[in-house]
Amino acid sequence: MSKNIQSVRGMNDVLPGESEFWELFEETVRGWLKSYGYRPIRMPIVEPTPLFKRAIGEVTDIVEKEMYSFVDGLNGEPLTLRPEGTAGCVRALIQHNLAAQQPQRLYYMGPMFRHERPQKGRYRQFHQVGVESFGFAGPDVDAEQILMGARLWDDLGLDGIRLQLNTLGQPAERASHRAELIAWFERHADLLDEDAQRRLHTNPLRILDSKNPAMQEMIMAAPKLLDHLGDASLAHFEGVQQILRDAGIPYEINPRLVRGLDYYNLTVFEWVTDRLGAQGTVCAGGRYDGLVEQLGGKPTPACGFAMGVERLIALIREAGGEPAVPGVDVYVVHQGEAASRLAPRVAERLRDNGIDVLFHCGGGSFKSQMKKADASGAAFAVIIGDDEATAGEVTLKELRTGDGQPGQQKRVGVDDVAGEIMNSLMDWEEA
RNA sequence: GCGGCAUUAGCUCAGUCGGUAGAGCACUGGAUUGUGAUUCCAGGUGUCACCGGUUCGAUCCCGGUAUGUCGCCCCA
Repeated sequence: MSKNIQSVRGMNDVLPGESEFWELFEETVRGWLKSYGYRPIRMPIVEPTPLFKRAIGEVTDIVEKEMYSFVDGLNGEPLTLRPEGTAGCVRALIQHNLAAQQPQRLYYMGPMFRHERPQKGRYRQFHQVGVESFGFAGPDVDAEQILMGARLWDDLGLDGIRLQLNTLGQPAERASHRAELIAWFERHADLLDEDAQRRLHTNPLRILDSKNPAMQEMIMAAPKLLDHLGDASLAHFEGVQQILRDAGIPYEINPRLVRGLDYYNLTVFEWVTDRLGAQGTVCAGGRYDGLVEQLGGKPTPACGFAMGVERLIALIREAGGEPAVPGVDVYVVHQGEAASRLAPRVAERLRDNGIDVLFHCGGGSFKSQMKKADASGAAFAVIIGDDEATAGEVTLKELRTGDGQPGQQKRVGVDDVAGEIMNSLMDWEEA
């Protein structure tokens, strides 16, 4: 076992049985995005390393210790497996000047890579659906994207996903709050635990998240960002909330809701569940008005969010959601030389008529072939022996009688099988 | 990256107070001539994750490694 090559830690195969859940999820998601007018965009999985350093922030955990970065040995170029999708999407937007004429609503789905310690709901190759809008400055698009989430959970048959909302204000407002916050923590340095000490100058907002009881009182009294927000920021936040209230979407304002990526401003939101243990965030996003310009484009307001596919699929499976059983309509059983020459033609003829056919390969007795026909989930077996072959006929047998009795069977001319089967399948759908 | 727990047949698991192992499901074949899902019969050497140590002897004790899992950190 140890001699065999295994998949890289934290990078998983999705096998039949689970992959159907992925396909169901993807179909649902595509229909949902289409209903909001978002259009697909596909970016490379590998991007120049500086893109992520500039977009995400040099001192974030992602950039400092989680990126799969390497130098292309063939030309010396520093490259990185994308740890998130927004940076690449913005890069593409700028490169192709997509927002020059019209605002854009875009989405993508695919693998992302972060070198973290794997856990349930956290993998080194994980998958996200990313949704981004460019060119809309008002709170309406923020609210639209939040409403989208609510609808998707419903489409997926999920409940118990709660919305948390916050505003980060504008960079200047945040900076003044941050300065005051650091000063506050420094005044109470004697209370700070080791974790907080470490984060004091890297990510002081995270200290507000500390669960250390000894620090709670001091944290509660710490300076509030809300007190640093100007009228415009407050109005934007209120605008988002107004639409949510009108839509009847419950939410909780969480002043400690912060982003791990530096590019966010104003609205931030997170959809969370408590059914996934430590990895409870299933979808998160917000506004990032400064990023396009920061990456060299024209100033362009932007707002987006990303969903964790593995986490959502785990929830779907836990909720008992089942994809449609992937079965074929017909299993073709055949034995004998003449029959085995006729059988492929019959199978192709059926497929010409839109019928899904599993063709038996590998020979074996009729008995063993019938077992496989049954296990395939097919509604019918088309049985071809040399008797049928010489008569230009096949035996059509029902497999799903539902009452444990052997299915009816009859001989049908080769030209009539497709018609017979289509009629029966239609009858079943009506019933 | 840190700490706890786990790792036995394809799957879900039992077991050996240290003497190299079992069940259910699944799978394959059979119960007379060309037919499934029920029933009956038959079929498993699986380096008991890997490497090393202690021991006459280790799957079972000890150490390390790998992988998973829970929590922390972080985040989708």
